[in-house]
Amino acid sequence: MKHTRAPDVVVRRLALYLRVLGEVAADGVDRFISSRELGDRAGVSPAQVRKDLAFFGEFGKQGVGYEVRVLQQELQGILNVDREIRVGLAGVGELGTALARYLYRRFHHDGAYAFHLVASFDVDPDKVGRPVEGDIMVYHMDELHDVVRRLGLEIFILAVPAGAAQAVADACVAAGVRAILNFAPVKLRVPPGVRLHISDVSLELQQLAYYL
Amino acid sequence: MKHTRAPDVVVRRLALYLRVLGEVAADGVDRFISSRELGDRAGVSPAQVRKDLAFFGEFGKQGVGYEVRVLQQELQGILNVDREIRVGLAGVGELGTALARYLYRRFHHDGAYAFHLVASFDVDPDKVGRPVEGDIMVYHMDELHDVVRRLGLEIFILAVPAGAAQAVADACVAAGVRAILNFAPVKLRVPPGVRLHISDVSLELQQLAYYL
DNA sequence: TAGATTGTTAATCGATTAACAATC
DNA sequence: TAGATTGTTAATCGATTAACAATC
Repeated sequence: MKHTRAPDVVVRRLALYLRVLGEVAADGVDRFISSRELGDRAGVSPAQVRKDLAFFGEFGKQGVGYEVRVLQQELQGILNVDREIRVGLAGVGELGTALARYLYRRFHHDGAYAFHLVASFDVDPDKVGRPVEGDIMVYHMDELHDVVRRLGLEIFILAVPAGAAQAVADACVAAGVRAILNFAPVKLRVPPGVRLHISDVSLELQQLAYYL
Repeated sequence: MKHTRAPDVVVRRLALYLRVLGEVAADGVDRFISSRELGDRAGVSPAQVRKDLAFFGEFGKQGVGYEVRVLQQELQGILNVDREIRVGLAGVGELGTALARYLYRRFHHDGAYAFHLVASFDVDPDKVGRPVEGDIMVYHMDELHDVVRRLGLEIFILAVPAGAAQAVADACVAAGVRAILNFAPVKLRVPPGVRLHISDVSLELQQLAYYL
């Protein structure tokens, strides 16, 4: 399907393009979009758009552009988001709860597609056994391995305290999780083959401070 | 002070180095760290570490490495985080509240240095006028311009609904804010000179899905 | 001194931009 | 057809890695 693995920057922009296409498609009317317009809306050059897409195939018509719906579906296929992806959440603190509610509201009505948060985990006995939101049950962290296997969780979101993050990540990896989004302010180590993204407010603020 | 503006990737890694140095310094004992150890801990090559630092000056001793405390202070100076930086938060929903509490707990006891969340903003009359956490008051969004000026807010965190984000960003920019961290799932437009970072869970999940 | 590690230059690698023939 | 825009190649730009003299 993919010949070579695409560079990370390309994958990031693909997700951006997909968002733009969603906005354009929401305007109604099937229509075409040029690499110029797509680029303008996504904040990249037209050449960059064409180059990125060319990495995966030919999706446009010369002189016309790209059919919005078609390109949308192609990109969804490439990014693997044309199916249900089951997501787990570790850490049902304030941030974890906020994330759970956000994800639930954003994706749960999208039917069989995209991201479904289906389980969350914590060590607090007061939280375990009751739903964090909707039908998203909170399991004890000890059950992580079993639940990952039983429910087929593929991506994990980590919203646990910094001190616990590495242990939880290790447990996820041991259970077969291959992608982790880490909100804890620590550098985690994962084996090759496991994809780790970070979302770290303090790190972002420090970077921003440089430009003041 | 800075000759040329450093590339974004370098700035990102600088923040990473700073975190590592903090961890090492917390171990106690003043000591030296080599580009190899710093690199290992930060997940980059030793050559990269030296190249990044060389961008700003000479901070090491041949045959020995870098004095942890010294390098820490140098990097804090370079990143501008050796002073109080006043942060505003727009949007006191679930995510906003979680972020406010996190920032308050993480930084408020750090005295005069680093990031201080000093004001938050919302349009909900039930939220306006009462603190979101500690002494962080919630102001009405209409007061944003005045409060930014009065309290000297430099960085803004946006945790408002997608539909409101661009208007709030515009208001921040008009008030003189020069750095924004956006949590809303929309592409924002800001004028040159204003630095915009995004933290977007859906976008991250879509990228992660590619690697499944 | 001997060993280690920096700062820096040169070589490599990869990503972005420019340009244009192909073609809808 | 004439105009527009793609897909792709070549040129440019920038970032990473390798290597090593300088030196603590």
